[in-house]
This record gives sequence, structure tokens and C-alpha cells, in this order.
Amino acid sequence: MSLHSDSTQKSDSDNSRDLPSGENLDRDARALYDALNQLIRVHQFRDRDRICGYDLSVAQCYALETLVHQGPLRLQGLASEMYLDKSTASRVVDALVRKGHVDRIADPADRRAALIRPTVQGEALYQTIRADLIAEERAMLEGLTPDMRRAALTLIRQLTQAAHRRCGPGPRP
Amino acid sequence: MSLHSDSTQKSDSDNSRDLPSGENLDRDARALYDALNQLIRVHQFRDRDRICGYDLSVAQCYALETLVHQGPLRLQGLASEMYLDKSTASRVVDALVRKGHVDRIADPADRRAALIRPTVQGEALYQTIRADLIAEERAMLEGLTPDMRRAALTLIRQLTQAAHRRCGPGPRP
DNA sequence: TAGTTTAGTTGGTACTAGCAACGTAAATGA
DNA sequence: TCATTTACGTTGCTAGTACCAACTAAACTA
Repeated sequence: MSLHSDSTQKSDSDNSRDLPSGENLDRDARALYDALNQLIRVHQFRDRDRICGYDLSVAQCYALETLVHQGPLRLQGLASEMYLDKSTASRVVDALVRKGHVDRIADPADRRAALIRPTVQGEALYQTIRADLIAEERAMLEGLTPDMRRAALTLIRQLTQAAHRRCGPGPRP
Repeated sequence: MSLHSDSTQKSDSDNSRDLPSGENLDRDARALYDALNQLIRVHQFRDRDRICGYDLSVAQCYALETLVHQGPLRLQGLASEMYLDKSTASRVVDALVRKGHVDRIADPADRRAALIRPTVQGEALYQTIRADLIAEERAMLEGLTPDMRRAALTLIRQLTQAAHRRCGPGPRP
């Protein structure tokens, strides 16, 4: 089951002053890699299962979420937000249109372009899914003290920032 | 376990400045949901790009990693570890065999079964990818103090544990 | 031994994802 | 103005992801 017996379990008692900070950093990087790996996998599969219960794929749900949060977007904008090729984004939107969760409307500023917009039904569905996933998160947080919850938030945001800065914040080629 | 497990932490007031812990929990859950969402997405896409540079898909890399960490596994065992259907796992293994990163050997204990095992080449490839991803993590951590790095690790592990407990720790049907 | 269960593969379907090649519309330039 | 270039989105192609269901073969069981 749990395969994080990898290493770094007895690391609590070591002291930074005895080790060059580079080695500590290496060890922490390894540990963080493994820890994040696990976290990401668990969440990925959890989300997939949850979302599938609503007849949406994860990508579709992510697209819907992006549209709900950001308002109407062009295809290219949606693709950039999702780190996807525009062709893939186009097909994801196709699926959402077919299911009635978004629609394409003409962009008054450019007749080539279309704005993609969640429908009322789509917005409601997203809120339902979000509530469901948040309830999961809530249950998870119940085991932590308020202070730890707060610290977790800060740290996760910092990690995201750091990763974001490193691997390209915006749209990709 | 029911909700409100840690209420009555401090004096509850009806003021929005001093929320009852249940409401704090709701708000933290929402915030954590969004923060984790972002973290997971950034990492997901980063990993995909990195791994693709080595002519491996993410699933293939995950399978290889599982086999390197756990040693030879049967198909069913690998599928369980990856939360996948055995048919999907079978095809992932096919791809890895085609590329020479794993091979199937007969299981002496059961002639129906095959043990899947990384080849020397596969193990080397995984170590290369791992080193690459860890280097990414290391660069990310450089902006954090050692204390924060430690705290991040602890928290991520706890969140993983909590998620794991909640959404089924082991293999799925 | 016959019937059942288990291990893994294969067929079928749908989604994900990127690249390349379109058609159309806008922007640019001579 | 008209031709070229650039941009927006769709579609064809290929490969990978993922499930269910049907199948073969081996192992267990009655």
C-alpha cells in the first residue's frame, strides 16, 4: 500500500549546522518529490472518481471550472489556461457543448473568434461538483488543528508559486 | 466521524471576525481545495512535459516507478498500485516492453501469471527522470527556509494520509 | 473429472493530447 | 484597393488513457 518507506524517516534529529545546506536541500528535495508524488496521485484518482459520477471527465470539469471562474473565454485563452493545445481544447469544448454545459457565442470584436461561456446548467453543475470536492477537503482537514490548517494553506500556495515561476506561468507554445 | 469534531475550541462569537470553528473549517476547506487544485495542476503539467522528453508517457513513468520501488509485480498488483483496470495496466506494460524498459517473466508459482520487472535500461531511465524531477523540486525549495521546507513535507504527508484514508487506501474493484 | 474461480489478453468505445493541414476572417503593406 | 501575411478555430491523424466485456488458459474445488 504505502510505498513511502523510501528514505528520510529518521531525519528529524539532524541538525542543519552539521550538514552543508546543499545536502539538506538535496534530501528535502527528494523527500518533497516523493511526498508530492503521492499527494498528486491520490488527489488525481479521487477527483477522477468523484467527477465521473457527474458524467464529466476531469479535463471537462477543469475547463468548466476555468470558464466559471474567469468568465467567457476564447478558445485560445481557455487552451492557455489549461496548458493545452487549441485542438484539444476545441474537442473538450465540443463535449461540454454536447452535454449542454457551455455554449459558443459569437465574439462581437472578431468574427473568426467565438466566446465560450458556461450555461446556467453548466454553472450549477460545477458548483455541485465543487461543493462535493470541498466537502472531501473539509473532512480531510478535520484531523488538523486550525493552526496547521492555516500553515498548510500558506505552504501549499508558496509551493505553487515556486513551481509556477519555474515552469512557465502562462500559455505555452 | 461526524462534522463538528473540533468545535468549542475557543469562545464562539456570532461575529464574522471571530468565527465558530465550523465556519473556519468551511472557509479553510474552500481555500485548501483551490490551493491544492493549483498545486496539483502545475505539477501535473510540469511532470508531463519533463517525462515526455524521455519518450515516456506519465502513466508509463508511474508504472516504471512503481516497479522500480516495489520490485517485480504481477499485472494485477501493478494495476492495483496504479488504481487502474488490469486491461489498462496490461497495455501500459505492453508499451514499456516495446520500449525495452520492462520485461515479463514467468511466475514460477503460477503458470497463468507473469511477473513484470524493470530491465537495467528501464531502471536507469527511471533514475534519470527522477533525478531530473528532483532537481526541479530542489530549485523550488531554494526559496524556502529549512524550517518551512520541513513543515511543508510534514503537511503534505499528512494531507496525503488523510486523503488516502478517505478515498480507499488500496486496490479498487 | 466437471465446474468455478483467477490471471492476463484482446476487442470495442470514448476521451485526451499534440501536430499538421485546412477554411475563414482580420491585419498589414504596397 | 488588392495581395500577402497572420490569427482563430476546426478537422484529420496518430498515440496514449481508461473502462467494460468477452475470451483463453491455468488453478482450484467439489
